Amino acid sequence: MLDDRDRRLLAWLQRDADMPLSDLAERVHLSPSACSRRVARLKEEGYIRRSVAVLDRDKMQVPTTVFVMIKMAQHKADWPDRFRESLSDIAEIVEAHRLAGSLDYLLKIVVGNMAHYDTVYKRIISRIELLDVSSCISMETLKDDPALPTAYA
Amino acid sequence: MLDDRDRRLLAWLQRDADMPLSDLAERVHLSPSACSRRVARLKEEGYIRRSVAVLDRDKMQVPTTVFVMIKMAQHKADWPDRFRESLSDIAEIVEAHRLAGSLDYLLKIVVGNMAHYDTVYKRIISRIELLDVSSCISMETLKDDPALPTAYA
DNA sequence: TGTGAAACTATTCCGTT
DNA sequence: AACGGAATAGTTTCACA
Repeated sequence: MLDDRDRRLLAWLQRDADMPLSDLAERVHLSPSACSRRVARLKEEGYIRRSVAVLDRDKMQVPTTVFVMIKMAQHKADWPDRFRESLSDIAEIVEAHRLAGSLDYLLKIVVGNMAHYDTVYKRIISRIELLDVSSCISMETLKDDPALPTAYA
Repeated sequence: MLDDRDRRLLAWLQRDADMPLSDLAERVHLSPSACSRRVARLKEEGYIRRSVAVLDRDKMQVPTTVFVMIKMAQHKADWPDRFRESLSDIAEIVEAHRLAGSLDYLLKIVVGNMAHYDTVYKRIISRIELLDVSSCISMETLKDDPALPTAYA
């Protein structure tokens, strides 16, 4: 399905999607026209979903990451829906995962400071009955690269 | 520093950085040239760091997310360096955070399946002495949007 | 800032391997 | 089936109002 060139293209595009096609072509030893066709095909076939701008966390004044682990109190049957709703309403929640094992959720939240986090926290707990919430504050981000492994990076 | 238009521009570019400037300009009620100048300024001033292609996790055959919580056994003084080294060596580790409180780390790992995860796990523990490692497998990703809150989305 | 022209970049076509 | 080169189409940037 994907050959070496495709993988190398994808690896580059994950690092820099703004690169001129001529540069990209050079890096994979292809002509610009052939390169254009391949990228179009990778989009068409769904390997490339979209391109997004990566903003600076400090500049945007949301330098702080908090991970929240949640245990649900499943009293009412409608909580999964209300939970999903909260996720889309609250912009500070950038990731939400349902974990294996017990009915646990892990959220990744992006905020400006702890006061900001507190407002988000209150918004979450006001909407759903939670059994247990523990917050883990990130003191230092050692790595944060959205690039997926391509095996030919 | 940032006005409403800048924020709206950034919100759009976080969703779709491929959009032609003419479209982007329309959405914020600006001419293409003025829009071009603003985007250039936002890059220059460091608000926009780069643009990246977002790939499909299933198509790329890395559908599984695992979170790993680590407690260090700090016997040797060089472990922080070796730990950092491992992070850059192992492409499957997409995020690594040092958490507040005890000396704990949280990793986000992206793999094809559990056998793949096991190889990554072994690579990590072979390099550094860890006191405790607990893995949380994501069963379902409810939300995963790299967009930061801009307050004017 | 907006308009329009110029420069640049990307895509499509076509002949070739 | 996929490539490279040339022609075309589209996008961005610049000069100027």
